[in-house]
Amino acid sequence: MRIVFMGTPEFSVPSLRALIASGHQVVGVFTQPDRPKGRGGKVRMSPVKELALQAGIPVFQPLKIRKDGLEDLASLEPDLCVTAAFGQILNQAILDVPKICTVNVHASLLPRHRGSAPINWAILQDDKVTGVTTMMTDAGIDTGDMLLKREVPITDGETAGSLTETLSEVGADLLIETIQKLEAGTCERTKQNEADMSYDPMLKKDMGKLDFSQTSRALFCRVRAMNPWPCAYVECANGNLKVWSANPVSTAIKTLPGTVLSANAKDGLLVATGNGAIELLEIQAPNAKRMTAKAFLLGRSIETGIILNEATL
RNA sequence: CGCGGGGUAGAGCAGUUUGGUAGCUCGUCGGGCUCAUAACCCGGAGGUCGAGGGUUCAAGUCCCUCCCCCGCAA
Repeated sequence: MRIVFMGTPEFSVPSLRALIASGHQVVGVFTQPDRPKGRGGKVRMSPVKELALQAGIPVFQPLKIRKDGLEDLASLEPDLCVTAAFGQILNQAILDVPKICTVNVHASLLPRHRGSAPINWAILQDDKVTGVTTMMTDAGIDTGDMLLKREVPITDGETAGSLTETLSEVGADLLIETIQKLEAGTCERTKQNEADMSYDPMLKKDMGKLDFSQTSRALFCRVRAMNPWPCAYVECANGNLKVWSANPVSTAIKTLPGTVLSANAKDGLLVATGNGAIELLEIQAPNAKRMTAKAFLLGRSIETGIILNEATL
């Protein structure tokens, strides 16, 4: 089959790689335009583009595929289009191009967690299980009929980053299986139950902000859900203290949430929460390197008893 | 040329303003104390101060160049 792939971040890469390996003809790749990224404003290409170039596949980077991508897409005469975290919304004109259909790989068990950050939201909401769904892309956002689904458990050790890696591989597998079934005509379509759906907004930086009046568990989930981006943080007097990893602790001590219960190299950094405490394991002070809280406390000190948000680091 | 912080012992930091003996906490090694210990006491090892060049009687510290790491903004 002639397949056009649309994707952008790291999550999309295994799917594209699997398509290439599957023997299908990947005739073109659409990805987001190169944008200034990182320090110094250097322009960087998306991970998908890197792989596409490496594989010698023509790359298209329309600002808006709906407006200026239609011609290019049509000229590729695809039998099938595949989207995986492309980052742009398709309209009916685009969807009408491929002979068969457009398949989307989505990193949640639809209809739960529609939107662009399903993995983060699954962890944030403390779901015990998530997964990947392949679906018929339609003009809505993740609203099309579902094709195949595969579950993946969420353990306490999982972060958005690690889960993204896992799900991207699962997604690649599921995509190939989906295409095989589509070709064989044995792929059933299931409508999404709108009553069970949830649409989760895009991640914003301030979603990483930790509010210690929440439960230890909720804070723990947020830390994992925001890792590696945007990263959970504590607003302090002179900037944000990023929190890369933490561990909920149950304690009988009742104090004001945010109170520093201990802050030394031996016991680590323990902060009171709404229902107990949380140990901040790996932290990063403003302008500083990421390190364990214990290492941080060897060279710098935080007074116990104060509210962490009022501390100067 | 987007703005800014930083590189000093295995780890985390101070010292740079005002050039003059390399310092702190932890770890590590040896010894002691102890029923015992990650606790306590005593002692030791461990540094081309990111790299190169320059100024100087003397540079971690001042000047120039380069490399690397990080925060913010995108």
